[in-house]
Amino acid sequence: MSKGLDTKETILRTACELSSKFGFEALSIGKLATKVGLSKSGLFGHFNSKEQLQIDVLNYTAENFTAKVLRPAVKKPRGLARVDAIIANWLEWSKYEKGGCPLLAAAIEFDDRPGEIRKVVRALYEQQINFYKRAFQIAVECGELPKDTDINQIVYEFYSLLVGQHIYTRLLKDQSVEERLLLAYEQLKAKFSNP
Amino acid sequence: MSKGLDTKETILRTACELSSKFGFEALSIGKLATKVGLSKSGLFGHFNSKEQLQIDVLNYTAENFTAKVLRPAVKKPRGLARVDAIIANWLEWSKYEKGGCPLLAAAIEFDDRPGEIRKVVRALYEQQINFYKRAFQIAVECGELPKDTDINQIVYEFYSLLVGQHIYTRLLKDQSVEERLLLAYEQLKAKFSNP
DNA sequence: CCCAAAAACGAACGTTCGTGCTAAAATAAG
DNA sequence: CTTATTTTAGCACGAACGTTCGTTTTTGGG
Repeated sequence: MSKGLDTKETILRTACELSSKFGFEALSIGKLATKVGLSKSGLFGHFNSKEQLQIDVLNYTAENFTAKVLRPAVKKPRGLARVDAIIANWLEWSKYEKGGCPLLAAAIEFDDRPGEIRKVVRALYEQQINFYKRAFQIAVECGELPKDTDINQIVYEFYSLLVGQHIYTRLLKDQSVEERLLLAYEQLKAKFSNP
Repeated sequence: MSKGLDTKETILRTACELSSKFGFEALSIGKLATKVGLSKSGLFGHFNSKEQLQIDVLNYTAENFTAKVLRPAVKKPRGLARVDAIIANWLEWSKYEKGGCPLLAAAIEFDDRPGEIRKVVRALYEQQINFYKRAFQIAVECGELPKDTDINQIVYEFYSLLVGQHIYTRLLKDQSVEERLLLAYEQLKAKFSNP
């Protein structure tokens, strides 16, 4: 019973590395099996379908993201300090991740293809956005943001800065955008504090 | 001579539709040939390699984007009016495009894979960013933005808003983000006008 | 230690992939 | 109308794909 879960863990970890590096779509059972050191059929037995493997990889990715970026922020005191922590964790995560974010890749690849995968990606994304919404809502409740703050607006702008930084860094190899994100985030807070 | 270019045009147009809908990676010669009404080898003869087809598709996509979003903006008077036009054209383009942006998909999929495709994607992206930089620079020269405006900063924030809106709309089917983009853009201009 | 259950294997399945040929058809030029 | 040149089709290839199968190895509880 335990051996199976261990190898499944190894498979998913490796799958995340591979799909980070070569894209979510490029993940194939054969390549993955070789990398893990299993036979194709041996690996296949853990999922019984390619789609299930993909879904598991997405959930594993999201769990990893939550554990490294979102959850640690909750340990900070209520208010904007938590959002600050999200930014800091995001930059740390974005830095030491080898490849791009598989969740973002899947989001863009599957955004128009109906199916189970799209539903999973969408749910995970809404979960992430909702986390940001709650974080800003708490800041409002703490009195660090005005009571009439447009949460949807600030979260849209907040998330845009994050994903923008991600693309800039990944594709254009522009490292200075980290400071630009921090500057823009400070000004974002200021803008919503004094509307 | 002319027949060949005509069918090549048809092939590329169809390829853009397909890769918009099913992802840039999912574009295969077989599927494309069936859709166009050619044989695999007949279509293949136009490109002589999959990579060349992909490159041609990317350039065709970028050309289409430039023609619909960027170039029309140049017809507007110099200054922020042009940036306003870019936003308007972007929203129009983003609305009536069936699928997501193949260039963005390719950017995220290939951001860590060396090769010719990555170089093309990167070049096209830098071209796009540079267009935005020039547009804002002109606004500075017109006196509509302060002389010491940090062009890189404003372009980063500007582009982030665009790509954020794209993802919100595509994946979360959140149409209201169009107004959020417009609001954020107005405030972006105000912020950089009165620093 | 034994034995049932779990896990991994190796081989093969039918498809599809990208890529070569050669031959036929369609087109353009003289 | 003929001829030279594109353009397309047909066929085949080796490889990789996801999947199924039956068999073998490994594992963990009694």
